[in-house]
Amino acid sequence: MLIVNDVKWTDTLSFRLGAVGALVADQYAEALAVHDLKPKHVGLLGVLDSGLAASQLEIAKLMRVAPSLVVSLADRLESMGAIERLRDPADRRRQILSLTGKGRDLLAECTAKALALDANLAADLTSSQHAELSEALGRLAASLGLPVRG
Amino acid sequence: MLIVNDVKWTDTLSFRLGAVGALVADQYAEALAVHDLKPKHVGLLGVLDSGLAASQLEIAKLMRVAPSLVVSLADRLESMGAIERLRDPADRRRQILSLTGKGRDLLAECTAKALALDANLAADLTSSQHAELSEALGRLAASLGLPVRG
DNA sequence: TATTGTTATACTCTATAACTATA
DNA sequence: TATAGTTATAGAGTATAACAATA
Repeated sequence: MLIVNDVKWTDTLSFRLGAVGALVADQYAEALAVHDLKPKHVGLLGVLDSGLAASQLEIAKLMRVAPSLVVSLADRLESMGAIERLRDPADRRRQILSLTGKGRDLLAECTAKALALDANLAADLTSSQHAELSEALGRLAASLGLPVRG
Repeated sequence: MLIVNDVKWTDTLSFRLGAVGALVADQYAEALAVHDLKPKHVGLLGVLDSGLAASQLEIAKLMRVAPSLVVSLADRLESMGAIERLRDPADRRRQILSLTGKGRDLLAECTAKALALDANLAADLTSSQHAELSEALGRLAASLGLPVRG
């Protein structure tokens, strides 16, 4: 067994975060399939809910995706009635996106699905471990520039 | 601010694991670019090092990827001299893969790169938080069927 | 001329399906 | 006939580049 500084490849945080993150993302994508949505659609709903960005370009920067991807994500959500596009009267180039009531409901359902997945994951952890994990991930997320609540 | 059961979308473990995992995976992929390798190449080296699988089909199952992907990963690693393919004398359909000395060195370097990334991440955590995070992720990884030590 | 959004195109990753060799 | 590996093909997801409208 190869060991570097007494640490195996699978013992690194990097491997575990990457691998566990990918599996959880897959499971979440599967849970969203019933709504015919991808995790990034939920991400966009979340951004609008947070109020951190409203124009498509701002959203693209916050989500770290190409502006063209925001177009297709928003197209889908708009066709579902989850969001509305409004031309900014002060600058008619900008599309201001906002959640509709239906969009808020949808985000609530998608959050509930995430919480259900969380519960499955938490089954393998003590409640204090769960709390520590959430706290540590929150710090990492914040330091990586992801939007997280205080 | 929309809150479900007093929890926001970005507060879920699912979101944080998925998002942080993706960012860490991207950073790791970038760190590997100097070797012209992808994280899955390192995964294959790790599988061989672990001894949990040797034939390509066994490796594909353990890594949860298509057998055809193992072919291309192994082609690359073989061309670099990191692994060797040996026909199983008992069943000449099977290719038994094994790490070469160069492959072991490469895995060591890739593990060192992961540890360097870990150190960056750990800068945002107390050492006990780091340990708790690693422990919790290890449990989740094990319960998701990923190979982890201890 | 610079910027926002959109459309058209291309690229990366990976899976599925067809095929070869061996059992 | 069934299985291990390989090759060929196709699809999903996303970025880049070209374009249109507005500033």
